Amino acid sequence: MKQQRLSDKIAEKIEAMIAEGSLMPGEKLPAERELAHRLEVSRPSLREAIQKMNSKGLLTTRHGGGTYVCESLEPSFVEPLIALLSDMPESRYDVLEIRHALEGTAAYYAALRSTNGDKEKIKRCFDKMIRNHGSPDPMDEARADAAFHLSIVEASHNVVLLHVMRGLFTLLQSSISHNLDKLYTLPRVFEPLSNQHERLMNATIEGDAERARQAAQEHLVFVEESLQQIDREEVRKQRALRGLTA
Amino acid sequence: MKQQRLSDKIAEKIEAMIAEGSLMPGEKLPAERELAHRLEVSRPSLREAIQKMNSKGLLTTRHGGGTYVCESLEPSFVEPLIALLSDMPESRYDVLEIRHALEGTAAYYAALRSTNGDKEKIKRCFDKMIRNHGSPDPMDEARADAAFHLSIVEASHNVVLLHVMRGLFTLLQSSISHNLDKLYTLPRVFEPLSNQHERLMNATIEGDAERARQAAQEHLVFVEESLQQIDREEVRKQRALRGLTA
DNA sequence: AAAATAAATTGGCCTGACCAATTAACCAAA
DNA sequence: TTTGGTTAATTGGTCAGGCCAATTTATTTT
Repeated sequence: MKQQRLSDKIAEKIEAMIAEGSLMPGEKLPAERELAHRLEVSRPSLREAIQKMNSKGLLTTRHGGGTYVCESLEPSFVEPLIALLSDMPESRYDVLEIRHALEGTAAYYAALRSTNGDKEKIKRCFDKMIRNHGSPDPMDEARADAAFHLSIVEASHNVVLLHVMRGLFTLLQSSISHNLDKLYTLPRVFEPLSNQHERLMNATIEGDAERARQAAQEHLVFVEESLQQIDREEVRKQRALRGLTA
Repeated sequence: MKQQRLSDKIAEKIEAMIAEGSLMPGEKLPAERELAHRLEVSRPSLREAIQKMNSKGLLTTRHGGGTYVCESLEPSFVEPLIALLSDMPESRYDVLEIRHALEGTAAYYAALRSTNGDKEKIKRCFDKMIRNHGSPDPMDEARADAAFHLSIVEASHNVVLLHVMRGLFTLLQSSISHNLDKLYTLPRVFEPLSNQHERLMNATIEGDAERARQAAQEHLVFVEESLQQIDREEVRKQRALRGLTA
């Protein structure tokens, strides 16, 4: 299996130089024209290679300034599609629409099918979520939240559903950037959130399928509305700031 | 902070087309020269963009053959499941549970958000499904069925949902073996199925969200019951055969 | 009908040019 | 000398057009 493309071979060569240390992080690469001449390739091919490494996060380029080896090179590998979707902020609401549809059913079947072991796990996840509240890293809280919901999905004993939901939570967490954190920090949001979680858990554990579905759906409606409200406030802030400089 | 590079803007544009579904996985992109002309950019810039997405794993390019959207983008939500599903056929019912939850909402939002273009596509898919009935290869019918349902999901303009559902359908089709085909061949099943499809389509096109959701859910209930019945009959046949030989 | 061949399509690569942002050099004013 | 601004050189960004090589499609031959 060869990569016959020249731009790939060039990229490999440069990567090798970085790896072996002849190109230190932060160091400036030779100018495109010179480097192309030195590697005995054309500038377009060199550029293709540079752009590739650029998108991989290995190089940064400033127009007129030069190309540099990235200081921090830690490739966080995610699936291409996930990466793609997490770029579009509105996909968070798409995910919520899906969760609204799925978690209701998940809770419903969890109430009907969960074993004692399932129920204990749900409780453990709930407690951990409570404990993690106020953690310095909001990601901790998001993770605990996801784990709680997934424990219910797991209790529904639908393996396909479990995998789908896992994928959705990965998607959510990879697009955390867009003030999903505020959901956990604002007290006026956290309080009802916590109550909803508890109602969901209780209905599930008690085996009341309809109430469980109801609780899950109400929870997600609340999350969506809160998120929209937070977003609106954010926009208003931004506009106010722009107003000062304009 | 914007990425001013043209190749990045091009890449974003193509990525958006993939995400929103106007570029299906496996589909072929226009030739570089033509695409460059259509996007009003030079070929080198287009190439830089393509190479970038190439390295991200979104596109694959064959010298002289063309550039294609990566096939492997579909299953990313269900990737680990394909092997699993063929082992335990009963997880087909798991998929149906999920579809029951999801397609109702999909139809609901499709009724609310679909454009005229969407509606025409839905009609085309419906007609094709009718035409394909009785085709020698039952797979054709399954594919047309999937395409119809996906056209509605697409019209819901929820990109995440679209990709999830695509994954589920690939999952289903990869396990066709287990008399999913009978669903299309038995006349007593096909007739109501076809009527349900038509009702679903009409409600969606007319923008009646609640009726659309209802139609989708009734459809899936029927599919699930039919499948269970077919399975039961199958078991009885097997038992009868064993009875003869035992 | 099948296989070999020719033609059109399509990606891969190159040269050379011009524009735009950045940087460095330089010179004039304080 | 220092400061500030102007100019020139450097460097990335984009384009145009051309040629080659692999692939696909159409055509011809067997």
